[in-house]
Amino acid sequence: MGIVHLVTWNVNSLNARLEHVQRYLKQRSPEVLCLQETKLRTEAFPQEVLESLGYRSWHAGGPGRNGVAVLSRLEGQELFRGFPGEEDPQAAERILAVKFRAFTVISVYVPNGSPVGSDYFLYKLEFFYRLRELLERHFDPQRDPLALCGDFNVAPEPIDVYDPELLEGQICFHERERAAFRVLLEWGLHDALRLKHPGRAGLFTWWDYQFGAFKANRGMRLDHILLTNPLAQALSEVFVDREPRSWKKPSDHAPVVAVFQLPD
DNA sequence: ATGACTGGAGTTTCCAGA
Repeated sequence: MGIVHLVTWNVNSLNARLEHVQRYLKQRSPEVLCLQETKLRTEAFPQEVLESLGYRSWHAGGPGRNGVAVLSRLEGQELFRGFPGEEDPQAAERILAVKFRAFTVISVYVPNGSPVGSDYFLYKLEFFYRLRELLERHFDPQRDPLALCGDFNVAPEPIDVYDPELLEGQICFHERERAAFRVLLEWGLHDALRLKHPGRAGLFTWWDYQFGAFKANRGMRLDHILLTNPLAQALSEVFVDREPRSWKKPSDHAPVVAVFQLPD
């Protein structure tokens, strides 16, 4: 298998960001790119454009403003979308699992949940517990090589936000959200970035469009690549690819990249 | 520079995003 580059990127509309995605695929040629917030209906997904760049694609979209996708140069097949067996149209646009020969990838877009304390906030918290149950039913964290990638809309630790005192209790940095995220990890997932950069502050993946936030690096680490043991063992490098955030008309998120050295 | 968000829906303004 050799070296595999796995990327997750919330593009904030694939329609608005298609040129950026094309540029990214040409420049970086990752083996797998997980996208969130495609904001596209199934029939509007630009499959041919991506194919012309050598990428197969799987997309879970709909009429909503969500939408997740997996693009890959590798052969694969869809395992499931949403929470299997549950009637939840929103989740069906937020979870997509694709199985490749050497590993399985899930692209996930966790609900924002604002405002704090609302029904939507509770739905967000439940989303994490339901994700854990889904993993429990389908995977073994010690044996199955799985990467759960996406926009979790949670900064896990104080070092993951630019001002923890200011942001404490606000959306994406509320203790209940962080606790729900930990419950998910406790099933048996490793936060890839923290495996390689433990304790390092200022590594953000999202910056507000307003207030010159990116320039001042006032951001949050909301996008994560979570790995079961077999993939954690094969991990060689993890970084936030800040360059696309500096392009003209960018997404407000930057890609997160994990590099693996997989046995042949 | 006496200021400064974006995309989508649907219509010229509002909502959600985080």
